[in-house]
Amino acid sequence: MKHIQTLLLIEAVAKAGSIRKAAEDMNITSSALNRRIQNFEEEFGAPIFERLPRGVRLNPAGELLIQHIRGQIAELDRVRSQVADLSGLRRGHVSIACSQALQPYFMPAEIAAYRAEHPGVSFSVHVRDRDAAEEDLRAYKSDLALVFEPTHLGEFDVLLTLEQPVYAVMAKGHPLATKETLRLRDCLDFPHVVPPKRIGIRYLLDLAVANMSQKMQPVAEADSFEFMRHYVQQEQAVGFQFPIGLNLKGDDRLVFRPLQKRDVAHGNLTLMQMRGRTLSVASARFANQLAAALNNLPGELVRLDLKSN
Amino acid sequence: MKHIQTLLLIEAVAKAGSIRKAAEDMNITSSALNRRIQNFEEEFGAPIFERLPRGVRLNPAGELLIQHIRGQIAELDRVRSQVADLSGLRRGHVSIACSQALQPYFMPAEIAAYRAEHPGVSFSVHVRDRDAAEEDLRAYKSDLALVFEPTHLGEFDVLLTLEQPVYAVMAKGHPLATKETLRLRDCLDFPHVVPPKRIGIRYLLDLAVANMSQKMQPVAEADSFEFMRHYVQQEQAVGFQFPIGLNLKGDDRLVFRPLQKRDVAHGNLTLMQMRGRTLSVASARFANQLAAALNNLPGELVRLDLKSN
DNA sequence: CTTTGTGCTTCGAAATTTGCAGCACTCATT
DNA sequence: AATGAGTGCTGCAAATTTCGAAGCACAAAG
Repeated sequence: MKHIQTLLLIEAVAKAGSIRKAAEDMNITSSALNRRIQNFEEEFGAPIFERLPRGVRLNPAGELLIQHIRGQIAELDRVRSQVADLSGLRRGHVSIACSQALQPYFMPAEIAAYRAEHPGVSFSVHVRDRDAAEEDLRAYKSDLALVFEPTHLGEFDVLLTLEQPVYAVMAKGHPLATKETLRLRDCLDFPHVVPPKRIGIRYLLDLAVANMSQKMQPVAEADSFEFMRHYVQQEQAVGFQFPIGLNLKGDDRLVFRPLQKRDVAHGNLTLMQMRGRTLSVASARFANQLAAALNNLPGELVRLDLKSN
Repeated sequence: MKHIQTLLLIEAVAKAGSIRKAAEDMNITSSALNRRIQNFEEEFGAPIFERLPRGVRLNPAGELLIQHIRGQIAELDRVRSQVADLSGLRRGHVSIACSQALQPYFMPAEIAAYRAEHPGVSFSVHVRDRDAAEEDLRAYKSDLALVFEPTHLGEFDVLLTLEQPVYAVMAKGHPLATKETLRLRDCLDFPHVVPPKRIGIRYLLDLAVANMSQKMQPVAEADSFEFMRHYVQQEQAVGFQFPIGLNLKGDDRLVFRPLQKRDVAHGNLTLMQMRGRTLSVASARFANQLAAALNNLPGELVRLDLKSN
């Protein structure tokens, strides 16, 4: 789009931190870019960047503006999506940020199901921890976010919340595998591997341990659940994961046992969008499908909390 | 603003209904305008106008787009207002649509009070009946609307609602002036003058009369309250108005008596804005001032119903 | 003190936009 | 049927805007 070019350039400069770098990124000369910015500031009525010896940086007015720009670009996409939809094309693109646990089973199945009905719709999936996912929403980089234990709930529109208990993950034949449900202290008696602090499940574990005399002493801290899955088969270790990220019945090497709620609080899986934003047709429908799918998960594992839209 | 010029042109064409007319309005040639539109449709990916033998008209996609355009323009104004505000200038513009009753006393006083503190802020006041006021909000022609008995409440954000009884207006020495409060049937026994159906107060009167054996037989129907004020001094006629549009104590030619609520329902004076829209700094503050002022009107005449933001 | 990197300016060239005139068409009027 | 006024659209040359290459002044780093 032509009439938005200047806005895109401004965003590029803001990201690059320097007019010359941004000019290179956008394949134009620095002089042209420089003047476009100056002209824009003239028309806008106020400077957008503060000039530093080492480059430029957005000033407060610019921060306001860049937020507006991102919103407008996303909004234009939405309008085009609506137009495509009413011309019967059912095209579109959905960008979603989600927790790691959704990656192996849930998201692939949902996306495939959606694309079976709407082959013209494409997807971007970004695995993000809970803070990064919210940042993506704010910057209009993702349309939706589906994460455990979001940190700033109030700043977003919540489409659905769902509780999931924390499960212990261990190799078949592990001594703890004999019990139906486990206490956290039993797990901590064995070598355990946990994710880093920015991950939702670690947050819940930290909260739980804070009230115990026993302390957490992980033998490994890894942000990859794949690592954890394989590590617990090496020594008699215990890992942790939400059931939505596990193949509860079908795994022939691992066993999974829920931790009691009085020990470790359940995780809140939350589907969110930018506050007040109207999503594209494709995104809105996919969000509805996600909500329905989460709502129909096997009963004992989940409990529905809130639903809107 | 340069990067929005094409959008403004599109809006002009939509309003004019013809490219040539719009070109004249915008002081360019029709060929230039024609090609800008064609280029835009090319970039946008779909036609915006349907070509008729007599001109052009927005197609459904265009309707969607024009709504986006108006929103974008209003949004940009808001950002500029915010920027002006944080640079300490306290500039801005407030556009408000309101019922006739607000015109003589309330709005002038409120605007003057606001401008006393913020001389950099200018105002547009549009007197509109309740439907036209809502249309203004939808088309982003007004930031705020303050009207009696809005028709499609659900489509807007309601900032405040206030009840006002209907008053009978008559000349000093009128036979009915002896009573403190009046019944509607007493008024209808005299010649009466009422506003046309699109005005809120007429709507309330029609509702009231529907349940009575007595019928309304206006000697005059006029959309000007000024006319009504003067006419009731000519013969022993009765008019109707809300107290906010009357100088209750200070009028030396007219007297005003409230109608009982069981006869005529109270009018709902409602302050609204476009749903989900973030107003400019000036508009938001003025809205707050209006809400406070309405809240502090003399007690017996009004009753507060709802307040938010 | 040199080097590197920055924003900004100048000026001729390139690209885009504009205006004029005219075409093909439809509709209302004669 | 003829006419005229209205429409959207299109070549083409002129006007306007934008761009790119080079260079300047300045500040921080080496």
